[in-house]
Amino acid sequence: MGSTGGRRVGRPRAAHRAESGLTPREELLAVAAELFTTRGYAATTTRTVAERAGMRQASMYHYVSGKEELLAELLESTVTPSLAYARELLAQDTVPAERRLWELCRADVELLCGGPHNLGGLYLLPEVRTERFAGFHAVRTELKDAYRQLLAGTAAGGALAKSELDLRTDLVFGLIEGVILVRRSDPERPVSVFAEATADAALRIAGV
Amino acid sequence: MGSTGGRRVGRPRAAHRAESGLTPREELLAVAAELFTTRGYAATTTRTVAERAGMRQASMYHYVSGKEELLAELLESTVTPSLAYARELLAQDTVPAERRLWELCRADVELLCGGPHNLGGLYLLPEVRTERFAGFHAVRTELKDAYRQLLAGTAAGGALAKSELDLRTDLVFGLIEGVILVRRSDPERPVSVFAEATADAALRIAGV
DNA sequence: ATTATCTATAGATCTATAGATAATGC
DNA sequence: ATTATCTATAGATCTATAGATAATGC
Repeated sequence: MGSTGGRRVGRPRAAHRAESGLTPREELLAVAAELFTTRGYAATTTRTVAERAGMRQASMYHYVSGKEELLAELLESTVTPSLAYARELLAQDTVPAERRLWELCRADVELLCGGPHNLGGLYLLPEVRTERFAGFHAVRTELKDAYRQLLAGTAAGGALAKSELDLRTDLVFGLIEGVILVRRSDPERPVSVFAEATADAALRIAGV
Repeated sequence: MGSTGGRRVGRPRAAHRAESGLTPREELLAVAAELFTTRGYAATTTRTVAERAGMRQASMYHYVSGKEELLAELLESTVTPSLAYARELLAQDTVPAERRLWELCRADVELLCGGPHNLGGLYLLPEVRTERFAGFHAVRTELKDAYRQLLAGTAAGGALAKSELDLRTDLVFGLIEGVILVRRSDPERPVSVFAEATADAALRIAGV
């Protein structure tokens, strides 16, 4: 309550600007999302993040333990909703697998490209391969597995040998993640159009 | 001549190791390629690059002006051969466009994934979007244009409106560049198999 | 008293330059 | 004399902590 207007506890900020409606932590995350995707993780300093969120560098540490925590949280937020949806789709065994795979692809692209910043682009940062982000990797692996299962459930997919199935899964999953790159090249295109076109493309790759 | 065995001019290196057969500059480039793709550009220090190439940090400046020059040179080396090949293909007007597009995709993946390090992954670094690398971007744009022209030349592509053609081009090009991501996930798979599968997938996306 | 900030700064980098040094070449 | 290297270091960061300060809450 009283996020707007009410006077705030604590020493006032040095430079105050328009209220965004977000909590300071959320604001830090939003700023970090933009800077990490735009300039890269290593190239982004705690100072820039904090300052853009309207506070001094040191004040950031009141909300997060450091840059790493910001990245870890952002990564997981990108992939967790997709996984939840994938699980729902896996359970819907009355719907044909082809259709569910299409829908997963569409929704995934929508989520990756939907946010205000190109959040999905975080996948691509080299730093992400570090041990530190094992939590994210676990979720991502599960998501990929859902793709594989749906693919295996299609008429075309059912006929494939294991190595073939893996290859197809990688290609489909790669297309979806790579979509971020594509989106970069033309951010004007409506996300929905783009998401459907990508889902169509994914099914064609799948061989359906 | 005499790159092996012959005594070298100049003060000897502090730590000498096995001759690689590469010139010091080439060695710096090779090391940079690996580190940039693995850890990211910003996270890689001049010290690490130099030391892995067998020299002290400061000695690196005898061969290159700094990190930026290394990245710029690596980027261009990735995309220039593809463009040369694309131009050849564009000129071969007796061969059907479908076939030439397939071949361009295949060759491109082969080049991107073929090197000792995952050089193609450099595309993905956020820093690359900087002004500094305008040269690379120009070449890349030309390459993408070659893809568009070949796509437009196919039976399926010829029927598309401009915005549709652009979307398809972006998807195909995105698949090829995104391939790097896929490759990361299973580096064991033979490149040739992988390149052909990707080219097949690209044609399916193209709608051929 | 509690809280959210601030300012100041220690310690750890990292880049790029200056100047010394140890080879070969002539 | 020329060259390729080295060591040393100035100057510019950047992160994370310590301690002060200016609000509200009771």
